Amino acid sequence: MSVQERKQRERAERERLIVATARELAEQQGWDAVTTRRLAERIEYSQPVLYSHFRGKREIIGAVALEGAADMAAAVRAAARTADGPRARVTALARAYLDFAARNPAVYDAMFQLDGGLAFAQEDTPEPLKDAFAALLESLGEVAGDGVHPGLFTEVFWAALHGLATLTRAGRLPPEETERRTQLLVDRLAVL
Amino acid sequence: MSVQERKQRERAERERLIVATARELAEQQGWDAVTTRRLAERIEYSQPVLYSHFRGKREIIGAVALEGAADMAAAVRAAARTADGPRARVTALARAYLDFAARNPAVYDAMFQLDGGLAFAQEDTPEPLKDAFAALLESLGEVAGDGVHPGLFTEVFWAALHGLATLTRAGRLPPEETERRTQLLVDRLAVL
DNA sequence: CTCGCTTGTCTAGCGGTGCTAGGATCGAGC
DNA sequence: GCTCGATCCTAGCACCGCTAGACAAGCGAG
Repeated sequence: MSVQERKQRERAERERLIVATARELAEQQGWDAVTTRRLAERIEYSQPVLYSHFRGKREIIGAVALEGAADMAAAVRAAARTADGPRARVTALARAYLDFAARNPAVYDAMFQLDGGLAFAQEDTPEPLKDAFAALLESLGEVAGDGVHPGLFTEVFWAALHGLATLTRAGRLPPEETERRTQLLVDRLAVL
Repeated sequence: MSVQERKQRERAERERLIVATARELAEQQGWDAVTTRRLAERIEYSQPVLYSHFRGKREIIGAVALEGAADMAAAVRAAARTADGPRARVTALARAYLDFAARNPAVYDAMFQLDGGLAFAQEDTPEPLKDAFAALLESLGEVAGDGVHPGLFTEVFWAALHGLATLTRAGRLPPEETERRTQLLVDRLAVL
């Protein structure tokens, strides 16, 4: 059995390599540059090898998105942990979210902009996505206000953050004012 | 001169045909289906004709986006006009915005999701885009609240709407609750 | 230790993409 | 009626995602 185990380990290792390389390449040169040929060359295997791990390019994007969701959940929780009180927590969360999107644009695209073939807000939603939402809910739920469903409030707050993140990164909103916009959002939406 | 004028007219007419066909095709089958070959076939010309009007596919997307921006500005203004009082106006505006995004997904993508090579929030931003933002500002500026810059407030409100629109359409948010989310957003963000 | 077979990988290629060079055609102006 | 320039199309380039089929490596059985 040891031989098979080793092979399985190597296979899993190579799969991680593919995802990490795709993420790196996308972050360096944008997702347009992530072609199956270039990706195969970087991992020093031929193209068809990719298809023995993933059904297609879409699934590779999906894998990067899941990895990114886990990272984002961790970043948001870490930020919330360092803050005292609901208001500071929400502010820290918002900053962490926007910061993550700004620093990892390709990963953020994989999560929300591109088609990674992932299901959302459904039963078969992958665990990392549900957990990322849960990370938001933990801090945002406590400022939803009376009579407002915490989940619904989190959705709205999240949507606002998502809008700010994408519009800023697309050059639709000048980035200098990000902090003021964040403050306004927290001041108005959160019930403190 | 009459001959040249006729030719110019026909050329302009054909350009409109290209943009309208691209929009129609995108709305029917998604932007992935809008290839230069299919587009050329639909307008009953050969591919290179497209390139005598536009620098490339990106510019065609940009043209659809500009057309969409004008439509959206009109839709938003029309909705705001029918409502009495600031609060009703803002609610109507929000509904009209989300409705436009839901009813014209391909156009909305051209405006905000895809790369149409358009500049935003800059001097050389095309007029229709500036005007669409102005249409939002007209109704939203009056509920910004004291001491809050109307432009900044509009940016935040717009970002929230954009987030709701994209996340909903991408299946990230269940569409049944759209109205409740809209209400929450208006209640909290607008100062009435 | 050798042989056969499974497993894994690669080469080569398909149909499609955006885009363009260069030749054919057509019609305006003399 | 002829010339010549504007206009358009045919053909093709390099690249894309994806896959069939040839080939080699390494395992287990005899």
